[in-house]
Amino acid sequence: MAQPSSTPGSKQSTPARKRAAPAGRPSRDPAVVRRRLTEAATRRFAAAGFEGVNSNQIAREAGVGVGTFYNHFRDKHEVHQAVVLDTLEGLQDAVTRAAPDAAAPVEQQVRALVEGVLSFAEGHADRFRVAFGAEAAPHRPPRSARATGDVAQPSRAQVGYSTRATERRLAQLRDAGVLEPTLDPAVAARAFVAMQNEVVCWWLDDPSRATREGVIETLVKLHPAIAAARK
Amino acid sequence: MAQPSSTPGSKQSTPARKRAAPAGRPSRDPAVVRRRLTEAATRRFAAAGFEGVNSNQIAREAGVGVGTFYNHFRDKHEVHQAVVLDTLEGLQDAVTRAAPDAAAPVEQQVRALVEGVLSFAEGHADRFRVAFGAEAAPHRPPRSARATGDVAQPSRAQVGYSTRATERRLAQLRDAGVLEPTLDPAVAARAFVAMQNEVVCWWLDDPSRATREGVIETLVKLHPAIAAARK
Amino acid sequence: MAQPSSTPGSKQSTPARKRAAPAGRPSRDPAVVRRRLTEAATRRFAAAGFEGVNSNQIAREAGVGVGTFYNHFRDKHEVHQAVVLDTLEGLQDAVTRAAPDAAAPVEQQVRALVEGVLSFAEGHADRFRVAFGAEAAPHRPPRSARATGDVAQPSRAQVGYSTRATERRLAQLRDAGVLEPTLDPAVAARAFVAMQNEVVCWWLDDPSRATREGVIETLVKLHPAIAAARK
Amino acid sequence: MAQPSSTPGSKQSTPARKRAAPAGRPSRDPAVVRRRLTEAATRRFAAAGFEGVNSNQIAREAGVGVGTFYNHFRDKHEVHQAVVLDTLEGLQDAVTRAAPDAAAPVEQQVRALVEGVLSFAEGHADRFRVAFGAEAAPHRPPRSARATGDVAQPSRAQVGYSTRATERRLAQLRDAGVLEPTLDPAVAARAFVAMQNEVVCWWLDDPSRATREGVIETLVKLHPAIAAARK
DNA sequence: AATGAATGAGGGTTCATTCAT
DNA sequence: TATGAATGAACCCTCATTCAT
Repeated sequence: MAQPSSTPGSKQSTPARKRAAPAGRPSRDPAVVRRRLTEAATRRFAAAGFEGVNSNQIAREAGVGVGTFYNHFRDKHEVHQAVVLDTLEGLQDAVTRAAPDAAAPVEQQVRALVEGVLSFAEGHADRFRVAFGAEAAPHRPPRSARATGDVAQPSRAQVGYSTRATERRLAQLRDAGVLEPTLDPAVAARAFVAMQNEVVCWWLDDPSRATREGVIETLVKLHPAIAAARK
Repeated sequence: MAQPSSTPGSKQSTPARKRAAPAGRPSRDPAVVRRRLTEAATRRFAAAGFEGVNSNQIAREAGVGVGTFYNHFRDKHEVHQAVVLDTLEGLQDAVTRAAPDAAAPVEQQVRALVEGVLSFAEGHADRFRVAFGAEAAPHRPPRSARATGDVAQPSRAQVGYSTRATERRLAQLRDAGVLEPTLDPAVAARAFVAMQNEVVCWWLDDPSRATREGVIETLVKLHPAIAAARK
Repeated sequence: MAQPSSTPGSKQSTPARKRAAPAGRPSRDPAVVRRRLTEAATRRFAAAGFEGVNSNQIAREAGVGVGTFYNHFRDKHEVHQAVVLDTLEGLQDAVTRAAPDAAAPVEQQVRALVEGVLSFAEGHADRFRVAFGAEAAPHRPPRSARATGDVAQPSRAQVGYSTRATERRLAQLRDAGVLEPTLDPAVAARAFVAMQNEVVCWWLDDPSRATREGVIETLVKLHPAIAAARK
Repeated sequence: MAQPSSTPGSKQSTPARKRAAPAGRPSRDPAVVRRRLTEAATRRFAAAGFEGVNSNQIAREAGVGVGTFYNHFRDKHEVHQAVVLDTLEGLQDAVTRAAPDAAAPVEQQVRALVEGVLSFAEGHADRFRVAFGAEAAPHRPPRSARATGDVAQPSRAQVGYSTRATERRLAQLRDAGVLEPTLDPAVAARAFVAMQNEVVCWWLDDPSRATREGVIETLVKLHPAIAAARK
């Protein structure tokens, strides 16, 4: 939600019938306020991590009162979840859109994937950091929520999910005899997702660390489907 | 899960002249107390993450008073640092000892490295988790320390350190024409360290997820020196 | 705990070995601090009711920091419980001590009981108010505690308990044919306890409302064992 | 549990000219909205006590917006007052209607009174609980109101009011030489009202605790006019 | 050196009430 | 008049750290 541009005419086009806020701040449109909160949270979480941020800061950064924050999210965990979920979804879309013909050579598919992820990350650096950065650690939900057990799985689990697809694809390739049979798809998938997330976050933090192409080429070369291809 | 006997003549060798107190508990030897604190901290950090633990818990788990904790460490960050540093050191030792002749074929060297890391992790699961697990996130030092800027760099930087050696080795190999020239050593090193840490932590959490050999084989195959070897 | 004198040489006699606090405030003796907190809480609860008081106020009134309050009690409910329980216990003692020979005529026993309760209430007005006043309403325990269900029964239940003895005694008397058979012991017991508590609290609030004797005489006359005695 | 039909021509008779809105919900009639709010508040207060309920809940339960709540009542205390006052009034009516000829024997009058109160309570359990239950505690008016002193007396005072009549009647009887002269009418009145309220609430909470007749018989026997009648 | 009670800033969350629509 | 989003003071409680013993 933080970085605009990429997704074209999204929500900011408050339909004429909604009376664009009178140029001033308080915007009566709940969706707008919620977006402002999510964006503020994204920025703060990206900068300071879940524990390094408090609800007052988020509210202040969003330009609203604390109470308003709690009108939109049950608690701090919920915003975090929202950011992570949004990001996962956005990433999924980006990757899907970037995917070439399924019949294309494997390397081309892998490169498209990596390129897709990187592009998304460039356009949504903060969201990417929140979802996949070092701070995307499992958070202890508040005692109350913990008791009722109704908090969604923490971000790591979500990451695990995106691992699944990779794992399946690798298993197919291995079974098709294209990959080294000693490669464990589950391990390899986990490995790739971890390296990709880490490398991308690291590079975003200081893009002078490597060229964009270097990042892509290297990740492609290390992708199990390429790295462990049978010679 | 604390530090067993693998690292030989380390601290546990309480010099004979300072025999543990009669019944065993109150141990007057500062080094022993410190070790007990470090171990307690390791267990707690591994289980609950930096933010999920408080100094009283650590002290209680170590069987000493809170005050004693602060006699041995300036603050909570310091114990954490100590655990991380110890682990890095131990890991370095383990890897060094496991390394074969420098003239051995690359794959053998890589396998020895991976095997060395995995063995260390198995013997020091909690320490490994603290140093490399998801919770090993950068911690916000307390406001006071932040102001004076005199807290050591957070764990991530330490991880970066262990990346350095890998990076240099890869650069050599690439310059020697053994690796694909498009591979960026810095990126590749980062990628490998990330995948290795993540995979090992993930596997330690539930060893039924893969066989030991599967983990090793797969990491070896994905190591840049193997994966990006020129065909 | 508020009103001294009655219980003779109780806790305030800090044994010489404990080093009487250096005349100053901070008293290192936990029992003393806890007593100060309980007393402060008693005063505040008596004056403003459970919901009308906050932990900071209690701590301030006790002359300690908030943290100290929470070092001694898990939460606000716990102090309240402590006050109520202490009071019930004290009342029980007082009544027991005041009870005449079991062979004495019923009226004498009843009078001794009422007189005992009233004396206790006079000596411990605030505690009595907290335990039996209008504010002694069931309090919603904090969400966390509610989940784990480990909060003791709220004061009302405690009141119910003291009702039990009365009920048993009335049942005996009725079965012995001394009381009107249409009298329901459970109802009567409940009724008597309620009237006694209410009347005493009301009278304590403004002793000019009735003479001490008037209160006692009237309560005795209305006690089921007297009021419903068979003519 | 809200107010059913027992009290005849009261408010529910929305004048024909103001028919409830077509489908039934949004009702434009202020009196209807207010009634819905009062009823909702009654249910919530009865269930959770004054402090256990918040204005949003009342509004939601009434099916209106929070704003509407504040259009009808100055604040939360005002609805509570309204419920209590309504109840007192209704109870007064009920009792008056049930009262037999003033020349009837005292016991018959007392029984009619008790029976009247009990019947009213059965028909308006929630209102009775709100007005007389344990939760009917004095509420701390909001700071602002407290300063200006313009909030009506809390419920207890109201209860005191209904005590007045009893007190006068008892004084008459005593002066007429029918009652023991040592009985203090003020104390006795207070005692009776308290016991009656408590017993009725207790019985309503679980009617299996006693038979309806048992409750009535016992309360009658314990009424000062009977209990303290001169033999 | 060891102890553990004391401390209070800070954080998460609630809720009575307001006010623009 | 009805609405419900917005507000922020207030409250409960935690925990890193200190310090008297």
